[in-house]
Amino acid sequence: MENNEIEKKLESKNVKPTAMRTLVYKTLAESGKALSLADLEQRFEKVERSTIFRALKTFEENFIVHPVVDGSGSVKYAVCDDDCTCNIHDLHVHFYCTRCGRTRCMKELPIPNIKLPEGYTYDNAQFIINGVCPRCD
Amino acid sequence: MENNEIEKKLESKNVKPTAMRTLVYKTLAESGKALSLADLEQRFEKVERSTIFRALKTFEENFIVHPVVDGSGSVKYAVCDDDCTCNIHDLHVHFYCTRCGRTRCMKELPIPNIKLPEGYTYDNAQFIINGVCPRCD
DNA sequence: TTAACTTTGCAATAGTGTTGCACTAACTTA
DNA sequence: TAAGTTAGTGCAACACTATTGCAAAGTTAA
Ligand SMILES: [Mn+2]
Ligand SMILES: [Mn+2]
Ligand SMILES: [Zn+2]
Ligand SMILES: [Zn+2]
Repeated sequence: MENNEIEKKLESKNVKPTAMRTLVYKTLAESGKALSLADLEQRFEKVERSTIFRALKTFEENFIVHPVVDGSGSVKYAVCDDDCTCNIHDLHVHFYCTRCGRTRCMKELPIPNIKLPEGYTYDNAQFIINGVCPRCD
Repeated sequence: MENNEIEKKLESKNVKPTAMRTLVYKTLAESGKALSLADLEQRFEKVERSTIFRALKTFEENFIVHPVVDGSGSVKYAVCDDDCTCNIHDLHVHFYCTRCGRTRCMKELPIPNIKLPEGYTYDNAQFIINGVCPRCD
């Protein structure tokens, strides 16, 4: 993914595309999976953890990435689709491979509709499937 | 729940019912919701964190409790049904209230069946719904 | 060029989860 | 029962994740 493409993308979400942010976004997008703060940190030794952390938070607030809580012990982040607003209709299943630890967006699998008991309302959900991915099989 | 009931229960799962374990189990069962290590720790000042931790691990290994990763930052634990073996058929949805932080088993809502793409196999899942509970509404 | 604002780096801190080790309680068996 | 063995507990230390205050550096606008 081209840098100026990324810059346009970030700007379209009202986030100023600094060098660090562009780098973080690019890494996430190209990895094709969800990455944790630690994952990102070790992909570029140079950059400060807190800088990456704040980039991720900014992205999250602006629907540029979404967090995935896969039970691995650290929250991971994956890039959102262009039109995502991280509401209940944009949510999808995530797959966590217990062998390799990779976490993947299953965008083809939207989170099924759930009818909750009276009195409950919801606006978000996480559906994580744990198993073995084709790579590790 | 009576202590000797709990003791029988633990024994039936091949766990020796020590005083600490009985206390931890009782607390979980009576709370009616999922509790974290920290939650338990503060309910009885006296008992060591590591003791509770190890009780929970023992319970988990023996299908006495199941972990719930609700995104709150700490793993919570809830008591299993008698016949639970924590396999895919015993799994159910959990509800996390973003107001009060309570996490509840929705045993009436089994995790829906998901058809994964070719090559993926799974044996576990977590389905967490985030919203507002009747109490907080 | 100065002033105002934003981003980054660094260091410190809180919180969760986990383990080694020594002590004690419980159980086993001669 | 007494000695030997195993299991459980408490304490302290530690690893790792997440988060923040603050000062330095960079950016923008007047
Ligand atoms: Mn995703
Ligand atoms: Mn449950
Ligand atoms: Zn894998
Ligand atoms: Zn609530």
